Amino acid sequence: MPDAPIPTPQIVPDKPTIDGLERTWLERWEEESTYRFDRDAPRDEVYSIDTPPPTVSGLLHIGHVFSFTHPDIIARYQRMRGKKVFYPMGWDDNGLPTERRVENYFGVRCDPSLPYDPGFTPPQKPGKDKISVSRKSFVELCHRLTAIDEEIFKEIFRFLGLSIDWSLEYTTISTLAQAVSQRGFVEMLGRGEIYSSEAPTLWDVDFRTAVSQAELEDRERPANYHRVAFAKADGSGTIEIETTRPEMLASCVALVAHPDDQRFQHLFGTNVLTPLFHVEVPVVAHELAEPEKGSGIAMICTFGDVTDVVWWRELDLPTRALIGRDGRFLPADFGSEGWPSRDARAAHDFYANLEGKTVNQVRAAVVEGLRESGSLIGELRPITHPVKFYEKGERPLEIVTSRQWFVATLAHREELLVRGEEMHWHPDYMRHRYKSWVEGLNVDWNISRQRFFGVPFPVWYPVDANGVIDFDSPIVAAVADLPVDPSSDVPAGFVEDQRNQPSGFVGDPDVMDTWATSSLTPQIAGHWGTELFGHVFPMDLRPQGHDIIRTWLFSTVARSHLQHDSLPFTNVLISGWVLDPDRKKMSKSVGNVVTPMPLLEQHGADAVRYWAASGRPGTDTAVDDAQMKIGRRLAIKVLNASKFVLGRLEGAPPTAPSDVTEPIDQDLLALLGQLTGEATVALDGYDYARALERVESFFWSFCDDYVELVKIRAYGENDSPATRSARAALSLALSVLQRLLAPFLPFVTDEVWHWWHTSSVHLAAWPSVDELGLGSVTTPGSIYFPVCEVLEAVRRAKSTAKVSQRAEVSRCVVAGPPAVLDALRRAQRDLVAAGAVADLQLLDGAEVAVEVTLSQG
RNA sequence: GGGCGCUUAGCUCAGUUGGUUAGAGCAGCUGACUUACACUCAGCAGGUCGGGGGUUCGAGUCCCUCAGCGCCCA
Repeated sequence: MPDAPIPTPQIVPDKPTIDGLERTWLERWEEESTYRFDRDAPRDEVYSIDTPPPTVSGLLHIGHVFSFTHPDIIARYQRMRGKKVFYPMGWDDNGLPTERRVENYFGVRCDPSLPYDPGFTPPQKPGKDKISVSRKSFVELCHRLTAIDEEIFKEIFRFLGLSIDWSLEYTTISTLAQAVSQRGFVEMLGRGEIYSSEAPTLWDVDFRTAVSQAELEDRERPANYHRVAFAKADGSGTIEIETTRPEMLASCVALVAHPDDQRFQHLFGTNVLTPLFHVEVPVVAHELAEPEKGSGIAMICTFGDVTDVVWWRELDLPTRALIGRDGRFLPADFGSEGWPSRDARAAHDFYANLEGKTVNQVRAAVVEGLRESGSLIGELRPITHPVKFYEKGERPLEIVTSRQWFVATLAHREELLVRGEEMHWHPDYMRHRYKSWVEGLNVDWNISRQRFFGVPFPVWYPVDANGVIDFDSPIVAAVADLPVDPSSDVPAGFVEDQRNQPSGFVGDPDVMDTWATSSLTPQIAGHWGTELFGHVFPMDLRPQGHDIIRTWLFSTVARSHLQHDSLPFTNVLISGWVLDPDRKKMSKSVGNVVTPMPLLEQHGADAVRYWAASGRPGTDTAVDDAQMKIGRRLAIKVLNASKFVLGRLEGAPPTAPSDVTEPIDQDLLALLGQLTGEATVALDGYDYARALERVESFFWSFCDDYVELVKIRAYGENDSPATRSARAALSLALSVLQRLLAPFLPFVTDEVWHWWHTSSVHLAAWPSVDELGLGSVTTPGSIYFPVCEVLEAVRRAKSTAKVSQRAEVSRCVVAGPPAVLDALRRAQRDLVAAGAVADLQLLDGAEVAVEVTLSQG
């Protein structure tokens, strides 16, 4: 066991303060490259983190500070354990949120049909009407704004003290990210894991883009049941159905009821006529029809909702889709091929009023028409029902048929469930979220977005001599050429003049879903294709919120499974939500979003980190000023206790672990060894909150009890063995406690650490039991706890008598079993000194009892 | 409809495989200028562990059931 000299203090300031520590240490860490990753380290010495790239939206909220603190604690811990920590930062700048922000910020709208104007500058202030700009100008504005936002975000994350290696910064729209995303696409396409298809797709008419299953959310919305009579085709009467979407009537292709529903048995296989349009449609049976819903029989339209799509596919029904990409009704020619009608003229005349109108306008017109024709039965019946929305959208989704790229996730569902089982989840129960999501997948992952600021598909399509695009024979870019932009780059074997020409080519106009890019963060951050990748992949840790388990986590697991036949990371650390101080969910629209900078400035970064660290993995946590104040108090205590312990040691002879000879000093160190073990186990299990709680509680006892007990012995003028023992124990204990607290309070701990060390506490070794020089220590606490118990009794007596804690105790009689008395005897000198006890008497007794007599006057 | 989590002091939360009298912090109250710290220190008070039932020598902890809150999936 090493008995190296314990470092002695260099300079301990007279009046230390925690204010302003952030600036000092951020600069030092930057200068000294404290958190620089060692690229030469072999994989087993590396701890790698797949940091969530925040969506850059101009507004960083307290939730970011909260959830980013958690992996930082782990990163700092692992670094002290000797790991080379790969801790990058990325910015998710591509995608819809950025586009929307750019539209509002500059008052522009992208119109890809416009030519590029190199001289375009946006107005100082956004005008009332949005200015249409070319795709290239729009993308330039996106880059311009995200660059600004990224600096703001970076400033806050740095101030928070995240131990990120900023030289590893990346963005999801960078050339590298585009090359990686496109390579992933090309290779998946080559393996048949990606396909394109013309299919009914959930569509947001405001954003003019397709959205995927992962981006859906159900919202309860009021609606009305309209009871509509369909005439039987044989003229034998009518059938009444109920629908909430009468505007879809022209797209009706069948009526449907449950196969077991006795009310409709006789109708299955017969035909009916749609009102107003006089289209003959069959009555069919399907399990998904709900007998209790409405009248029990519904109309199937192409496409009113996702169930319509299932019916249409499974029952092989015709397509009469009428809603366009802008949400308005498309032209339809009743009487022509695919648009049969028994009275084409009437249908045509009625539909002429609907063409080009919005859903709501059409609904009103159809209802009016139904009422006039007598097909609307009774009054409207108001209901509330769940409607599918794009999570960022404001209008219900429509279903539009269009060509999209899909990742074949459904075919790999079982393997992906196994991957979920292989991962270590913190907390463990969060694995259910992933499992139920994967089990509930019902469509493949649509990765096409009809947007602009994203990674383009590295694909062109040939155009035949008649000008028809051949989508089934895509021309795929070579991996060596990536990244490419098919809207400006030309495929091999063609020239630019052939773009959009017969016998030429067209570029794929779409961009990838933002998750199609960010599902590759391990590959982007780890520079897939270079040597670095082998040193960091698969990552050790993925920290993230539970809200994006079905998106980011799922898609990353899927990509890694398909591309590398591997998990992308071994541990998942899930952060909870941050709630507002009233424990309500924060949202922009409610206006209760808390911004972090004022809190960081008011309480200090360590204090805010303390609050974040007290939120256990997966647990929702309210913004809590009080908790931050406690953190601030703790940081100040670290400063003051360090000043006290170290300040008096300036100039004193150095000590070593072997100097700790007094039993109570040895016992304190034994307890500290136990604490170190607990903190280590907790942090290995990602339970940072537990580690903090234990260390904090021990630290306060150290200050209030141990330091009080030994201060007279430690700071006496002599250099006796007892004094040396106390000094050595105080130093060792302080050293261990500073390091145990370092991952949580990086600023104050590095400040106090430098009072007696030359390099950063964050590069110091995590404490170990070995360094404490414990010989054959008995049961930890066997001396310390009884001594504290008697000291507490003495304090209680003084407090009850309302006298100063310095007041003298003339006599203190302790009864107790021999082991306790022996423990007290071995620490008698400290106990008597700390309690100002004139006469301590120890008597045999079955139970511990303390009797305190205070001196008079 | 299926699943997950939560319910412990006025408030925020610990409580590890069942094991003395259920803990902490904050707030409250009573005190102490105690030469590291008043952003301090000492002490006090405060709980039928959501309700009911069961297993056990023993249940905050395990099982069943009910209720409320939050979330996920359909």
